[in-house]
Amino acid sequence: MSKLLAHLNERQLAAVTLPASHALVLAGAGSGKTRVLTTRIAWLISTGQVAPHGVLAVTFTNKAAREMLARISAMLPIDTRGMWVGTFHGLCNRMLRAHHRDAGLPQSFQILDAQDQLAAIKRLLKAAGVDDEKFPPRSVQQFVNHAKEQGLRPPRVEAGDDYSRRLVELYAAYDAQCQREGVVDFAELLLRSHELLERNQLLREHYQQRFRHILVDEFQDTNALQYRWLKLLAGESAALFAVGDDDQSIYAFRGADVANMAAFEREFRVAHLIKLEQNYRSHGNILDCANALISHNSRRLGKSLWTDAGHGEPVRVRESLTDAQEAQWVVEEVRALVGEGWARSDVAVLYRSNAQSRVIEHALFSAGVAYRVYGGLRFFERAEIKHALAYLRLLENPDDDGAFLRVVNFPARGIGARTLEALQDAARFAGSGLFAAAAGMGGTAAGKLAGFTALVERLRAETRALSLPEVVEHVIERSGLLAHYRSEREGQDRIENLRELVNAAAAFLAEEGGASGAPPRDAQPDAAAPASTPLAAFLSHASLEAGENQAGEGADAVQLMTVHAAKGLEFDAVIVTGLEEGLFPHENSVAEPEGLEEERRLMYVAITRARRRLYLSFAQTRMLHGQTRYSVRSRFLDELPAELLKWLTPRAQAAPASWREGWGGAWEGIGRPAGKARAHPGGEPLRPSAADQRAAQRFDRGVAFRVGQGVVHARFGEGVIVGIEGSGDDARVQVNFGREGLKWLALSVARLEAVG
DNA sequence: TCGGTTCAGAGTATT
DNA sequence: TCTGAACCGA
Repeated sequence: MSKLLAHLNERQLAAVTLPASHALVLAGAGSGKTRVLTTRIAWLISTGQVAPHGVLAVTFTNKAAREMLARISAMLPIDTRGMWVGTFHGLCNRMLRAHHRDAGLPQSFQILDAQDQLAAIKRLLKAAGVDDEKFPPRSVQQFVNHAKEQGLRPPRVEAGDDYSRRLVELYAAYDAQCQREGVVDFAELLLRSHELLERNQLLREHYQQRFRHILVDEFQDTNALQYRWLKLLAGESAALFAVGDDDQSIYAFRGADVANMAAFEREFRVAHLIKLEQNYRSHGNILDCANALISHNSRRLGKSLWTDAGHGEPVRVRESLTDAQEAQWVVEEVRALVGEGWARSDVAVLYRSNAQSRVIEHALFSAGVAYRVYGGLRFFERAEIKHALAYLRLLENPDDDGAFLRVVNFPARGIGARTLEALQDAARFAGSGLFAAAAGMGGTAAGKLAGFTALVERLRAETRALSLPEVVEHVIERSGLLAHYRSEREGQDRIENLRELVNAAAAFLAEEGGASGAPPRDAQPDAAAPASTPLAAFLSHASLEAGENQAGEGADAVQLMTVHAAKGLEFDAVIVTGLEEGLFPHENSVAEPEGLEEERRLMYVAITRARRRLYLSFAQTRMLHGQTRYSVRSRFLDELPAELLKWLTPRAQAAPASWREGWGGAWEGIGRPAGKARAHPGGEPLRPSAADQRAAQRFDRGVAFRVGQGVVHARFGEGVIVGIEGSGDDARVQVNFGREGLKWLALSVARLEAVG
């Protein structure tokens, strides 16, 4: 036991060994958060304060859940199976499987991923004859998910106008459709589980008494419903141990509410607020930068990172003329690092938005530097995998219309849109699913439909006695999928993936019972539920864990990812690119203070990824959406202490604040309507100081006029260039003449003189 | 039913 | 600029 607690610092030790009461641990980046969480669980169990059975630990990602379980297992020689460790969705799924009847779900309910959900909504809108111009499926999807994340069923959603009322109707119709088909979406897992506990006193009390200790990771990322779920599960007697970092809250856009931290402290009368501020990851200068930056945010719980690892190197800052040159510099720097003996895989290139990866990839590719991009299509999201899963889902649940429609004519069986429309009408009339309705169809297409349903029935019968991987293999072959891809010229990869699906099923079967996603195996009342089939469990697994994207994980390659994707990771060297106003902070966020603060937290996350070396980079111009965008360097750079920075290019004066307020990075270019460029709200001409102008021209290469340049026009008087488009004879500039307003002037025509 | 063309839109993302 | 979805002709 002393071994368990060795190597913990004083604060960590205090957190790990807290008495059984509610606690909030404010865990800074790199402060040993996961260690505290897992050691606490090991401590509680090994001291006999709680049985594994009485522990519930919840995370947001499968990766985090796996890591947590692995670390607990490494610390404890016991069977961790009785513990509930998993994602919110995984745990809710587990609960709903065990109590599907009480939850009003069929035993073999299927889980819709975001893609499936969108398809279901499109189908609904079409069937209801809704104008999808007025109600774009994506908006409806967002509306539904948002409502569910707030814990609101249709009757409780506030709708003040006709449009909202219609959305609420669609929400209700969507829920009805899901219920009819025996499917649930991600948010529904949470909501259904919450309602189950809320309505069923016996069940609620059972779980409340069972879970003596509930531990939550990344608490700042919880949404309203997740918080309520935790509250309900904790009841009066459990100890809720929440770990989080308000400064790393970067998911407000998907419903996360940092306010849950303060609410938790208040509502649970948290007596123990422990701050973990000692950082074991980064050198001092990096942390000082992070601290300085985040201090610009208001409404913080308050925390300051420190290290005893020494100051380390200064933070390097680099200005480039264009995004392409920035990318080229990244390549050179990576090469230099590798030359000095750094591993490529310990270098990360971060960016604010995915679109930025293109230039960097291009440069790395051309230079022959191995790289790996995070994100993209994941294994279980691939079309061929989705097709195979659709067949498997139909075996489990013939009411799954989404699955039916996905494969009824794939591979092609001559069942076209007309047939399906007739079938959907028949199903609606009969109040049944498509599969059931297919049996009663007449007409010429009836034979083809019957052929399909017979195929599914046959597959079901043939696979009854097979093991899970055999079922998958059988279905892939006999459904015609394999033959279809064999006849396709470029089907080889898809066939490989389908074979990989068989392997995934085998691996799942082998691991089942250990990690998350497994069906419940506990004592009452969970065990009272009939064990679901391995296939049903595998299908849940496939929905809840989309799997890896892209191979090459082990390779020694430079890591490219968004800042969001980098959260939770760390690298020896980090290069943050695109630090420009409008991009980072993103222009869609700067309007509201909340948005800007979240961007700043995002920057804080980016900075704190670096262990030893940090580069911050920006470019004067960037090609985005096919246009050249002229930008001003990010305000975040100017919020860092100058003495910690080492400029690799001459440091120019910061742009005046008014530049950002006005247009936050000018967007100009060919085809962009002039009206899109926003003028400074005051309408006054913007006059950069002489120093600013010198700075602005420092990297000038042949562009006579540039954004920020003061000019004089014979008729309009003095103004400032706010946008440039085209080149040569076609070049035009947009000038803010203050009282005269914004004008587009062709340089070949207008006589403009530079001033200042 | 497929393949080519046209058009809009382009932030971040886990389950 | 680039992508994905929608649309049209064979």
